Amino acid sequence: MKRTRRACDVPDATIHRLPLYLEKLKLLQAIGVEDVSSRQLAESLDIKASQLRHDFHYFGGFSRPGRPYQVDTLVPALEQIIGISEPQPTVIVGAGHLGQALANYSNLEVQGFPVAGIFDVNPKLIGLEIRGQPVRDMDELEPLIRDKGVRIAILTVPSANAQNVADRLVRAGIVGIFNFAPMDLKVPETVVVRNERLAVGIMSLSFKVKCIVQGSSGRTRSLDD
Amino acid sequence: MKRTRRACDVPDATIHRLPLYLEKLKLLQAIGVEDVSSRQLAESLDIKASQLRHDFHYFGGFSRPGRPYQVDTLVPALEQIIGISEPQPTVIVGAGHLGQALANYSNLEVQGFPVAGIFDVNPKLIGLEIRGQPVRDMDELEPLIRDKGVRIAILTVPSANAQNVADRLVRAGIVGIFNFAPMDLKVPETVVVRNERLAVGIMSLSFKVKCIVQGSSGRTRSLDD
DNA sequence: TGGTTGCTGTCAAACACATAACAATTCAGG
DNA sequence: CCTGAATTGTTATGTGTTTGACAGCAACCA
Repeated sequence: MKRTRRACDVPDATIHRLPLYLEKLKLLQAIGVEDVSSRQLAESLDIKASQLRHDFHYFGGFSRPGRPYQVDTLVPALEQIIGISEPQPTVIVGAGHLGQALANYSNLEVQGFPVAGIFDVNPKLIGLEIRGQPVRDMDELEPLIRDKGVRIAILTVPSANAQNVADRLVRAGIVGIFNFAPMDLKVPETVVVRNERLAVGIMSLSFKVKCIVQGSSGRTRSLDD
Repeated sequence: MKRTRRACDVPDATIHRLPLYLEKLKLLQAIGVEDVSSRQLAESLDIKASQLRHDFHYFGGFSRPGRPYQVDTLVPALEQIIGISEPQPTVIVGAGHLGQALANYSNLEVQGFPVAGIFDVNPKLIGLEIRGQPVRDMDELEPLIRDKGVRIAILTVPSANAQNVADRLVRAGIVGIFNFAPMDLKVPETVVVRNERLAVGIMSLSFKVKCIVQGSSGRTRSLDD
């Protein structure tokens, strides 16, 4: 009698590792590895084996005690947990450089997120074909989302328009927004936003670079240049 | 007598917030706001004021007790902490779709990371101008890094080449690598890598979307479709 | 069969981080 | 000059995550 799995009450930190597990496991699967121990898998990801087992423990029962994990069991299990057992059609709103780059990023489809539509307001972009998909007018946004049951949207529009577009997406039924605009979106509780800020990434890198460069004093030659 | 600031012994979580603080403060600066309390700033970022003060406390003395923060003091202080008092010239290696998108991302320069060079192996791309910069042959990589004292590199090459390029970057003196290839780079301890994995982002989003959709059962109509 | 090894699931301790609490400080106004 | 309100710097508390430890199971081998 399986009790309802609390499969959603999981720490963020664990959630962020699931894709890494899946990626590595798919790699193992591709080269024909059949089973893998928590130690092997953890070492290849540079984390502790206990952490990996602890992560898996949230979902329970990937292996029988005493036996290593079966790659062919784990891959579909993780896909199911992440929610990509079935491909998740995804729309990209904003066909500027970044939007185009993402639309061209073939891995998206491989990972389970086929691009169902690309949208922009710019008439010059509308009709442009990207990997077989035309850039569409924003008028088609809501119908396409509804018709194809799209739940995830990638937002690559300028900050000034981001909230406006986000509102439209939410009304059309989008549940998850992958937001590349450097701007906090206000959305209902029933919608998830993940902000991807390049500025945060490169600045935290810069912080650490500064620390390294200053730390290894004596080689700060290029600093005084 | 200022003791040597332990300015580098700071939690990652705090480091990641520094760019957000800076961003918001620059915005305030732009509209002429002169001072701001920890509460105001924190609320606009949807965090607790105590956390903000705690973060600032690592670096000490941004304000006198009893007085709110001065925007014009805080902005340069944060810039100095993050390491962008002086612009940090940055190279982009890999002029594919993503590399081009980043090269076109004008914010990079505004944020303090002017693009010093764009590189690719593909002869068809070499010479292509992006925002006034030609895509350069990889032969020019090391000389340019050395000549301009570049310390930060953005890596947007295919996974298969990523380690190879990373090795070259490290030998040429790069200290921080912003890695967009879905691959773990091996680098010396004196080099920082920040991995930006789109797959992780969209998959953790998908996880939460699945939780929301399943949670609000009764509306799972589109699931059984 | 019995012992040994390697493995997972699970719990407990250690650690890191976020939040709350509060003393100390500044300024405004009577 | 004194009081009160607003603010920060700093310490204490609480929460969440990581790490370590170990019992129990499965396979292998003598």
